[in-house]
Amino acid sequence: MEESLNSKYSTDEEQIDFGVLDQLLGYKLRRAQLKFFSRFSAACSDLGISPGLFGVLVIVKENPGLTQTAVAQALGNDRSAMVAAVDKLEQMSLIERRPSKKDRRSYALFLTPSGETFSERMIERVIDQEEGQYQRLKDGEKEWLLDVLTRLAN
Amino acid sequence: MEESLNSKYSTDEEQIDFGVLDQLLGYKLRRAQLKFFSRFSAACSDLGISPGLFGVLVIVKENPGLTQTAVAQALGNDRSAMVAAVDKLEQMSLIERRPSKKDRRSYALFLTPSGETFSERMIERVIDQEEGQYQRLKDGEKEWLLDVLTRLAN
DNA sequence: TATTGTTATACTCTATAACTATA
DNA sequence: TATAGTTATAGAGTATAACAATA
Repeated sequence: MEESLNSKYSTDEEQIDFGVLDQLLGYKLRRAQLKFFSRFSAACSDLGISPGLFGVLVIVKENPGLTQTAVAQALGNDRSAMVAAVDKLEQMSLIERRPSKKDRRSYALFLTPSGETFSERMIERVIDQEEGQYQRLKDGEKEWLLDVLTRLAN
Repeated sequence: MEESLNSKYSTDEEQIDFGVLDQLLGYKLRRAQLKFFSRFSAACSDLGISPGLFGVLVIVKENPGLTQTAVAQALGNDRSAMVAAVDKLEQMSLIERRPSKKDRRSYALFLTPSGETFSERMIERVIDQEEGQYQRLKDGEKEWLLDVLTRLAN
């Protein structure tokens, strides 16, 4: 660690004028999302699961038998990115590639038994972590937010 | 282009169960933010300005004379990332590094005259692009969203 | 001809550590 | 001792293009 953790110098950060950035949803979305990702990492990095891998785990858990390409499309990624993700989850013995009976080009993805218990535990942890942030929200704002964000993403 | 743009095969995407992902602010924030970034790029990539460079431009415009480190802290980045960003904006003749009179280790950052007019034009474009998305929102939701996202990011 | 999984590749973003010159 | 700018570097994340096997 090169940097000092308790600097004696003022950063002047509290006096900075953010101009139009304070009125832009794109900027505010980015800042909020970065906070959520770093909180996710703090809560889950010891398990070796990134937010992206967590998404794959949940989609396969809820939709057993999906192909890699279908999972990629559900998450909005390119199928080439799925190879390393499934490789890693398979090395962790959480997921299994079974040859598809209908189409010999593709695999059907399933959680292993330990993948099932692992993902249950992870989901609990992620929900706990999110609930810790709900104190920043008023009654009903979480549901409202989920609805608005879904509309903005479509 | 290897891929066909009008596939005849169903993706089954509309039938996928997203499970807990549909209830997680972190996931929804990421999806919404990715949409905003791709819309930003579609609207502004011809000008050679990414969302990150736009942030630097706005902070320097509103706070002339700041050091690179102060800008980095305002935007939540590491100061090492600021070098390439300021280099690029300087090559585009939008920003200027002036030696600080108080501290010979640091530079004071300013917009050039063309940087001023350029950033005005960019800000208009970014606002126009955002306003195109407000049709997805109901009355008052934008202001409420800015407030909630600010609370979540702190 | 088109699609699946794969590989190679590249580009961006981000963060860390170490260096120099200054403070 | 600490800080500002810099460099080198490395790790994610993401995307494109091409290939073999299969449809």
